[in-house]
Amino acid sequence: MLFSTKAEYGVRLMVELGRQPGSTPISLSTVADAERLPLSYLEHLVAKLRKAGLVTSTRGAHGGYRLAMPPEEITLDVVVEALEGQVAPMECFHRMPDGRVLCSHEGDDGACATKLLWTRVQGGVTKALAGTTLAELVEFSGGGEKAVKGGEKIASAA
Amino acid sequence: MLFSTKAEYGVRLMVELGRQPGSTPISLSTVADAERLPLSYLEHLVAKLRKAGLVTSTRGAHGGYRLAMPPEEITLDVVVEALEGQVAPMECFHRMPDGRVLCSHEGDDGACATKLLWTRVQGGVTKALAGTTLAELVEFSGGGEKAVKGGEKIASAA
DNA sequence: CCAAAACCGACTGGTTCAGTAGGATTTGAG
DNA sequence: CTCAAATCCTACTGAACCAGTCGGTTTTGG
Repeated sequence: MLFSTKAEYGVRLMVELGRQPGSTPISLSTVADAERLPLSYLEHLVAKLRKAGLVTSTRGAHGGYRLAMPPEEITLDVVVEALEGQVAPMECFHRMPDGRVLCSHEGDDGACATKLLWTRVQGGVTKALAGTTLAELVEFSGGGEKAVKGGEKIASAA
Repeated sequence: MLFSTKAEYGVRLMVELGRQPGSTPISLSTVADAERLPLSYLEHLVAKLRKAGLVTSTRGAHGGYRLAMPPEEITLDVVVEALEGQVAPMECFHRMPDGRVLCSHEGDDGACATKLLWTRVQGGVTKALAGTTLAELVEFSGGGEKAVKGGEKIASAA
């Protein structure tokens, strides 16, 4: 498995926040209820997102979380990296601040045999993640409103 | 980290086998020595490769392993899958026998919010892996010969 | 004041990782 | 025939990570 449920739950959380149009914050328990995810686990995940500057929080009664930016400006590579840590195909692979890729065990002779492969893999993953915006996911999963099939609907913010 | 050292070591092992042109089998201890990897761990990995039909073995004295096919015909998706198990971005993602992708928790309403994302990621990874042959890695890592440890350059890589 | 909410850290059972250990079996060579 | 080299097989282990749970503190609106 490439990613753990941290990425899965965290992205679902972000999508849920991205649905809400206004600036009213949404409580975690609302999200947990809507997505059927454990609240106390979501707390850990949203903390990572907040530290990464992707969501903002307001404390106290009627508090909650909002996206820190419009969903069109949020690409999923940033989200996943915030949740899972730096995404690299292999332990020996590190992205330098200037963007270059380093393999820790390429010695005096040119290249280790696997570098070409992992470079391609990382390129594929990065392209897929960075080429997807949160707005796309919101759109894909049913637009601005939660699905209303079956008569059940979320309590409208009033 | 997307993959563990099983993929790393296993691919290095395959490349080492791919270097040898003839049909003489190479012992695991030779590979372990050349790549500086623990022999007893390599035994586990090569067992997976053998069960996947990627290498053949001959037992007894002067035995060892050979590639089951010419390296041009071996794509890395098969190798990595043999080592790591089915490569999917997420637990809920399963590739059906007919090639379709299923997300286990898409319920009555259309799609779960993350499916679009993971589909793209899996596409990127699969494309990178399936688009790379073992022959390419052998070529990239210094052709048929082992690297000369004297500051020699890999000028012939194309 | 009170309840709702964000925040924080500690803890836990389960699984995987990265090997190690100890053997059993097969085979070529002397 | 015997020995050494090799594949093959099962079991075990310490460490790390996963997926939560729990209890408690702080902030805030009504």
